[in-house]
Amino acid sequence: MGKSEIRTATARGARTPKKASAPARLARRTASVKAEAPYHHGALREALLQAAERVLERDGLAGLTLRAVAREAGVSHAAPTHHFGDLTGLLSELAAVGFRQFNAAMASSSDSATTPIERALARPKAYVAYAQAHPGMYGIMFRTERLDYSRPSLHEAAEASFAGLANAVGMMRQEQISGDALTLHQGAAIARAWSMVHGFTMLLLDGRLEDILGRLPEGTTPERLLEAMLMSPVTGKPPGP
Amino acid sequence: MGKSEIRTATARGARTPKKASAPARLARRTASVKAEAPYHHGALREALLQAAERVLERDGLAGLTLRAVAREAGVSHAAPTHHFGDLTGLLSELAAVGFRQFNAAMASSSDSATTPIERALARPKAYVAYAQAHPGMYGIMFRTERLDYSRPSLHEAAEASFAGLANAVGMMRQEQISGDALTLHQGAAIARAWSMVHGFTMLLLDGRLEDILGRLPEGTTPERLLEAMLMSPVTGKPPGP
DNA sequence: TATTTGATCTTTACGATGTAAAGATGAGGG
DNA sequence: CCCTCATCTTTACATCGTAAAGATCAAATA
Repeated sequence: MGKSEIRTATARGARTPKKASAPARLARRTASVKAEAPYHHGALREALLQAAERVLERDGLAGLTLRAVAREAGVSHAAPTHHFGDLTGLLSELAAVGFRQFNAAMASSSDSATTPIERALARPKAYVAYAQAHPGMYGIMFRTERLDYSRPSLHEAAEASFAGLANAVGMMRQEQISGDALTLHQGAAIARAWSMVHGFTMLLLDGRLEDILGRLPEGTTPERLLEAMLMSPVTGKPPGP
Repeated sequence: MGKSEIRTATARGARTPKKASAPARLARRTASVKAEAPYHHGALREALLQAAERVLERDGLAGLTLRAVAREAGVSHAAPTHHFGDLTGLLSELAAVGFRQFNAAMASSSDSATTPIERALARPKAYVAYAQAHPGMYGIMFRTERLDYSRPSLHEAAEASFAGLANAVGMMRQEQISGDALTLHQGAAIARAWSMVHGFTMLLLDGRLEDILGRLPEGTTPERLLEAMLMSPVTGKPPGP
């Protein structure tokens, strides 16, 4: 949109202690979020994260820049620095938000499941559903290279996600999975579940399953394909004669 | 490495028709690739692709910029434009190269396989091995968002990759897979194979399997985990008592 | 209460990138 | 022999991330 950020506009001529800048900022802010905006903003950190989420949904991963987020929040382009350090910091915190949303969606997924099969399919379906509903967020969480997992918030949220997965797999296998040691079979089961759902999601979001979906019986949805993928055996001919 | 591209260096003072630029370029070129470099270069397109591959392996995905590639090839930063249009073009052609390497690796993988099990594991292992040996390339092929699949070279190479996979799955299921129609079971089998290996590879490259690998019996390699993942059944308790 | 302090936000500046447009170059066809 | 046009270089510009210095104000301090 070539807004060009008004460089060297007020700094011309006499070096007056600039008075009219605060009202301008206030007007800008009022137009975007709420009404209360007492100069120091009070809650810029949260506002920036929400702005980032909005930018991400509107303009995708490529449009999610530090400056765009600052613009969306109505603050100067350097304001995020103080709260997140750099772009990696912002992306990491945003990814943490995503993981928490994700974990919540997973946790509440198996609530209405009755049969064991439904329960087994609930989580994977919720996984793919979240990614389809929030492809940008999923991209931040799993596609970006600029994530700093040493940040506690991100580390914890991602860890919780893994723990939930491992736990679900353990439940399905009807055995306790101890925290610090795994048998090869247990590890393989977890890796398989995660790889399968994550790979499926990635390929689906990238449109790489279109080729398959187009050749399937008329009107087969990705969800149906996912179900079939999760339920049939790994090798050999299909169950029928 | 702030090289800063020597802007406004020769363009100062008198506007002489610049003579000394060709020798300089030749010297630069000689230092990097071969010796023959007759101004119009002759084969810039290929040279740029090879330069891109070098940059990718040296500096990773983040370092792979149009200007860096031009620098590596010893030409001006705008030279790639004429051959690839824009960054998307270069990335797409490079991804096509990657897919061809990848397909070749897959094709020659099952040569030394004897038993059916070995044959079934050969391709997935080759898949992961290629990604581990060329993580940058794999990133270009599967992580980047800026790919233009309408480019014939990329479309063909990616298509061939998919066809090889579908074919292998069909062979394993001991049935012919017709080109234009698939049963749900067939589609599920293909999607499962691809999702599993692709997901595993992604998680492995992103270091997200460290958590699992660390809890496994001392010295378990990713390869071993992959094998176990591919061979054991999907649900239920492990084979043993 | 008056002053200082420190966190927060803005300005300014710089190098790097992608891309467009105009200028130089030289190989090959007329 | 000249001229055309694909190829490559220069120049220019908007945008981005980041650093550094200045402005502002709430709250602690004297």
